[in-house]
Amino acid sequence: MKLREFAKQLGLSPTTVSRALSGYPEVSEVTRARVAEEAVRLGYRPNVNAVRLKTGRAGAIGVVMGRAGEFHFAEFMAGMAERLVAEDTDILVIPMADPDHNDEMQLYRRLVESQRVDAIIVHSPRPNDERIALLHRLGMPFLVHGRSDIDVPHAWLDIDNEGAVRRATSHLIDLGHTRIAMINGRPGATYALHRDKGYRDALQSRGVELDPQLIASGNFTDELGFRFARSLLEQANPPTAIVAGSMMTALGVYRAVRSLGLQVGREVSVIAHDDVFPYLTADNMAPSLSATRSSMRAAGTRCADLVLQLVSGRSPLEIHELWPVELILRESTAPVQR
Amino acid sequence: MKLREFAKQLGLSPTTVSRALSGYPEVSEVTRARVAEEAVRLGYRPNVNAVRLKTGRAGAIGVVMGRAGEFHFAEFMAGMAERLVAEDTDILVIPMADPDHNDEMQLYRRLVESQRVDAIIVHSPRPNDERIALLHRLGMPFLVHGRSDIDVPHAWLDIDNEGAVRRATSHLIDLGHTRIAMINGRPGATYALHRDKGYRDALQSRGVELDPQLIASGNFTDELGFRFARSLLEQANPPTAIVAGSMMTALGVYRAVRSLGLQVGREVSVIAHDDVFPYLTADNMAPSLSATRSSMRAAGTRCADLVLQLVSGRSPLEIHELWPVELILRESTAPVQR
DNA sequence: TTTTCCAACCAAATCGTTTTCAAATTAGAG
DNA sequence: CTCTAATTTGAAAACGATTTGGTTGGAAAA
Repeated sequence: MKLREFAKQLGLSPTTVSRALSGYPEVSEVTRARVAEEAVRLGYRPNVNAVRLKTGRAGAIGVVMGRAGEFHFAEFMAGMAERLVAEDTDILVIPMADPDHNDEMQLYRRLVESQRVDAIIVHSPRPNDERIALLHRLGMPFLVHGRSDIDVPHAWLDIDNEGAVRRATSHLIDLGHTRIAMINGRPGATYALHRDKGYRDALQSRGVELDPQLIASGNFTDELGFRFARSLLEQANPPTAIVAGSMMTALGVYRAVRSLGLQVGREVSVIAHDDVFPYLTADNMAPSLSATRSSMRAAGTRCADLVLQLVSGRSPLEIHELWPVELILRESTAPVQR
Repeated sequence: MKLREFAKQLGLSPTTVSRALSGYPEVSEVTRARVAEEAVRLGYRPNVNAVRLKTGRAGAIGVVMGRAGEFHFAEFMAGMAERLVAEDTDILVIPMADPDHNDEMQLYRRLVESQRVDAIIVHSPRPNDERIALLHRLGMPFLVHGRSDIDVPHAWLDIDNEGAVRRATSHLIDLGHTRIAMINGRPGATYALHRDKGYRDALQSRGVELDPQLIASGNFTDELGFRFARSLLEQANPPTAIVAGSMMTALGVYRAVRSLGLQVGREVSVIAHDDVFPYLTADNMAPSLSATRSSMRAAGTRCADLVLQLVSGRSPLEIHELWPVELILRESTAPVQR
């Protein structure tokens, strides 16, 4: 059913019908009600592509998906979807064609040129992130999930990684730990730097000496959790506590601890960061895992919200959200044994 | 840069330029080459929305995302993306607004009407799946990831769940196990039925008696793995082997076994299904997990491929792929102890 | 009564392509 | 050299909406 026919059925002009449906003021309330009602009854829905062509809006938000197939991703998207389903806005998933760096810039450039999205969400930014500079230069609205120091105005939403790790580390120090290891995410991303800072600050402010040997970083996989934890624990002067970057890392850490005949929550305390997954919860690990927690899904929902505001004209400069992270203590943390 | 300007710059008509770029035959090779080259140089790219309006093609494949935020999802999508990035085809993620059933039909109906996608991928079908009937009725091309018995022609790609579980179960019987438990996925989906059938067939053909008490089903979460395994193992006559539905379930099972002071690969053998995740591998579990394996990512890539064929006119009747599943034996399976 | 204003509606132009149909050019045949 | 056929090219009409710049009729103001 096209606008033309539909309008004819109602004995109105396309103009009026269009206006009635898009909520313009110059149409009487009684007509508007009739149009709305009949639209449902006769099943008229404007053709998306025509609307998009005419208005220049793409009706979609772009999300670039890294090659690694991060498990956070589905949760974040589910959150976004929750919000966007109400608007008539789609989520466009753009795969990173190649890990090659130059190629990534190319990808963003083409995405912008193709006019398939109204805005883009940038994940895991670096302190000086070219993508941000590029998108700003190209005039494409975008929201950064994470933070960047780059000298370009941009909207962002981030969780307080620094504070989270500082609290986690401090708490371990409170429990008497002084040999505290830290398994961080891929170096380069801002969040990894923030976590590192939180860790170092906590140690320093409490007068605990930093041992660079106790710091490791890499992908958030169970394998790396295992490898790092194991090699750390096999050192001459092993850590008595470990701060881990993710749930998967924590799984690996647990395994490493057990494999050495030790127990989590006794010889080794563990705190990890929990993005809140429906299929793997900190509470259910054995022993239950103390964690810094922040819902990835909620972040997705809020990002969607903010990006919509951005699209409808709100200034990026006004959009900065730093979410606090809660620290939830469970069985995996205990006073240091002597 | 619009087609109009671009054509003018070249001293050609829009018609010719359009034809040159879309590979129509009625344009000389020399002009085509020139057009292609200049398009790159001057940075001309056809406006997607105009193309879509005119051609009626949406240039996107729809994927409906369940509420549960399944962790398979990201891998499947990553696989799809890998293939789709080459075509100019997008992935549209449509969230399930409500778990309400009637609502799901409505969602598909609206998606079709909105003409935002050229095809849809349907996940986890049931034996008699209304969605399939609906999409067929509406004339929307679609590919089923999984299988359905419904009496409507449809394209599908599935893995051999039945065979996988049969082999897993048979192997456990070979090892002398007779009390073999089975943790299945959500009841209702065809794959769950197939797995159930594989399980029963294996038992029956080897003359092992079936104990309904040893069968459980539910979501693929670590929590359910734990609960089920724990309650099974606490029974009077506990199983000596467990077939688990997913990696997350397996994690829960491992935990349950340990929590009872038993060992996986000794008192209890475990086989699970592994969709191959970059962040959690069967090989790295402790003890390493014997698994039936099939790459979710590869399935995504192939589904994208097939759906493209579907869109370009290939008959759904020709598109049926059943992927074999490999059984990989590791430390979690061992001869029964007596 | 005449004028002004406003609310409610409409005709037609427009968005940027693709594609139909027709025209122009070139090549080949006689 | 002409005539026909084959090859290239173009002009203009879609695609289905939005939106600009009206028109209309009636109420309020003069």
